[in-house]
Amino acid sequence: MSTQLDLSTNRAGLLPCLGCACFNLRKATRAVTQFYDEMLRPAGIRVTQFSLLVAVSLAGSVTVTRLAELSVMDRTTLTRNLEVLEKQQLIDVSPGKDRRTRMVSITMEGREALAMALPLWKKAQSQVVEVLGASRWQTLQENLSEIVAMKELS
Amino acid sequence: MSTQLDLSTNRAGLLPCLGCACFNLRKATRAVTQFYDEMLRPAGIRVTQFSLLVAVSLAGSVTVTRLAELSVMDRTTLTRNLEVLEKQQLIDVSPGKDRRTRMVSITMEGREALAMALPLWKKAQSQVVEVLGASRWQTLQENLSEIVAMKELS
DNA sequence: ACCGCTTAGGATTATATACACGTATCACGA
DNA sequence: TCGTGATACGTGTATATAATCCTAAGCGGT
Repeated sequence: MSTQLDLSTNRAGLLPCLGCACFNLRKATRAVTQFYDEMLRPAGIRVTQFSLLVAVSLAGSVTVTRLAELSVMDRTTLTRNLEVLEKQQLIDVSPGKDRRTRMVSITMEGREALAMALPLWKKAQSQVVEVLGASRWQTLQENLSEIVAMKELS
Repeated sequence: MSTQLDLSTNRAGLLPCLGCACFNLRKATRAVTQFYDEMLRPAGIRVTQFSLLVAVSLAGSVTVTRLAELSVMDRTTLTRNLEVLEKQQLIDVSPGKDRRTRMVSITMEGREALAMALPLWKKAQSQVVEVLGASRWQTLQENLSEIVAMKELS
């Protein structure tokens, strides 16, 4: 006769866990991140840094909090990631008029790194879209957006 | 007249980067991980630890390298993640017959944590599936699998 | 028994992520 | 002007991720 433990954690009980949305998302993200990082290597930046540089470049001169909102990223995470970019002088961080704030903007070196990375990113991106097919890619993008939007509900 | 830099990194040139597969995957993963972690909090473990416990439980007694293969995770990443579980005595790590290897297995405490986490995970999982709808969920799972499989091609 | 090749795994270093907490500054009303 | 609450941000701590390099152990041929 089975104990309560056996009932919930035996093989049959655990198999559905392999379909964990989070586990599979994380798995896919690891794979894709490694792929993009590898493709971007010649530019000397990683895909997280690339995405941040794009965000900063598009936003112009923004506060840390605003940039975090734009990137849908925790503010303190952003702070650490900005440190890396600042160390490489790809961005500039300086006090704003409101002295509580720090304004972030891209430097000339940052623009150069971005210009070097852009064609590499395009290649990586098109390979991913090609493997999935345009239609499935579109669907995936929509589903990912839906998931991010779900955050508001909780 | 525009320089080459302007041609590639102006606003129009950067807008497509917002559709970056990696950026959007990472964004979704952050959101979903926070959601699952929050739901699992009463069990005292995070979703990464939950997934690892499930993998170890299903695999029985496995080597680190084998477990890394099963989890599609870098071996050195796995080592660090196992340290956390071992510190909490949720798993046991001991030398194998082949003394180069270390065998990983779940402890009784690990089973208890898993039993406590399982219903919480189910709740989180069903909420995600509910928001997306069963059909879109199925599609998402397939697309994520396809992406992970893509890793072999590179 | 010894030597070279292979395999298993850890250590170092760097980045990414986020919660909890503390500090500095601002805006506004008494 | 003088609090007082709200806002912007950093720090400490912990986990997650992975590339690079190193060591220990097994294995096979001589």
